[in-house]
Amino acid sequence: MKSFHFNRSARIIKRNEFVYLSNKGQKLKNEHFIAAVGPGRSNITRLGITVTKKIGCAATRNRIKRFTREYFRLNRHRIQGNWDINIIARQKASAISSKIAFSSLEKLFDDLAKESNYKEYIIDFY
RNA sequence: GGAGCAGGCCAUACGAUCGUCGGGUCAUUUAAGUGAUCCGGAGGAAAGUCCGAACACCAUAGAGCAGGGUGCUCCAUAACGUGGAGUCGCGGCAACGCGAAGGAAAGUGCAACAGAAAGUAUACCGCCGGCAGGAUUGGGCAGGCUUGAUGCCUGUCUGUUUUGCCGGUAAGGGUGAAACGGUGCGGUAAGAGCGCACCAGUUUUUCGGGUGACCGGAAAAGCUUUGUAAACCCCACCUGGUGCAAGACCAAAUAGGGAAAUGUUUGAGGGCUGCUCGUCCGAGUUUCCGGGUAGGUCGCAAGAGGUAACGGGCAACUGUUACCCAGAGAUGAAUGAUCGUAGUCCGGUUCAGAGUAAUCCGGACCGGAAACAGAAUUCGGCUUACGGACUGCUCCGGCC
RNA sequence: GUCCCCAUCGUCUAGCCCGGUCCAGGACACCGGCCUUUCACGCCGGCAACAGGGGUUCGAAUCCCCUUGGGGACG
Repeated sequence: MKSFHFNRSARIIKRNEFVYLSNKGQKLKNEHFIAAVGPGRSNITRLGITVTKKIGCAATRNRIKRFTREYFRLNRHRIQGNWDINIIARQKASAISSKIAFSSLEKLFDDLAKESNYKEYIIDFY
């Protein structure tokens, strides 16, 4: 039985951590999103979402955040190990629908899963 | 059927699964936390931050000036720049809508270009009079010359015309957004509210209605006054400042540093408002160099609430009684996703009906979707964005 | 969140307070011509803007209101 819980402890909260990820994390791009990934500081994989004001009004930004959070909640188990992931929305995601968002995030998570598994292997190896 | 006006109303509903934030209870745990369960979890605009208040701090929130705001009247309200009812003006055929709507007869400023002249008088053209000069193949008179006569010359009077000067006028004048009441008659040298009649307006007095803005009427004064105050300003009224990042408490960390200037009752400096006064605190304060922390708790969710009846009021609103609710409280920031059913809207296809037709209405099927938009101390408004259905009303067209 | 400020040619700006002289001036850039063997410099000419809407006024870049966009301060 997989767990689909997602509460506050699985989120990136502090500003330092966001800055660290945007400076030093590895970045994966997509049409709608950017994922900045770095090794996790806590013992679980955590998610942070960045949606700037340029993307739209408050309702639009909240919608994007909810889509992203929902997808992460349901697909977290695909990523091995402890990582900090920051999903940054790009400007094309402003008028996105839920289905397109989910398919777009799926592609991104496919890449993420490959990368994470590979890195996990290397870390184990050493 | 079309076009339009006004008003309040709704903001998909229900079920299942997986989640999320707050609170209560239980379990576990030293505690933080974790898990289970129950309850609650966005809007009409939550938005813009344009007003008003509550609340907190600044002295208890002080005085004067400055500054800012409002601006027809009465009422409502905790308050308002808001609302209601009216007045006046403007727009619309109408339903109805809009109006920063006090004062230009307190003062100052401005009115480009054009035009004679732009606000108080002036006089460029024009019209008229007087004086002086010129012209005159208009007319009269006198004198002279000459002749047969007509005639010619000079002077003078009058007329016409013209030039200059002085004066009178404001009827008329390419302009301009705007030109000093309008029309007619009289009057005059020419003209003019110069006089008169009617009309329009203003001021003063007065009568009636209205709480009032104002409305209706009468009389008098020839009084005719340009526009602009969303230009300065005057008048009336309101207004202390800062905003929950207000503010209160707890904890952590480093340092109780160095240099310069100034000051200690003859008072530095600071707070209260921009200035002055007044008042309070008062032994440190300011600048530079160097270093450190930026976490948590409270504020923070229970009434200027809603509905109904009765009473007051045209209404906004308000008094009493009864009932209904206890109704979000996050802080990298919760209220979501998927599926199903029903319903609404939009688009397409098809069938039937009305009609010459455009088109309209109804049924079925398929596809799509909800428009604007997300609490951040809390309320009352305003403004802006936007989907839908309903009710009432107005105008136009057609048929009976 | 609370409170402020700004918007003018492609870019940087003047004009705004106190309305008309402004179909908005200047510099750089761009285009064309002259000069030069050619390029540059220089000279001449041209193109090009008042964020959007409404109001006040005879008249608005300027005054007032609303909206849009951008920027800043505050623990």
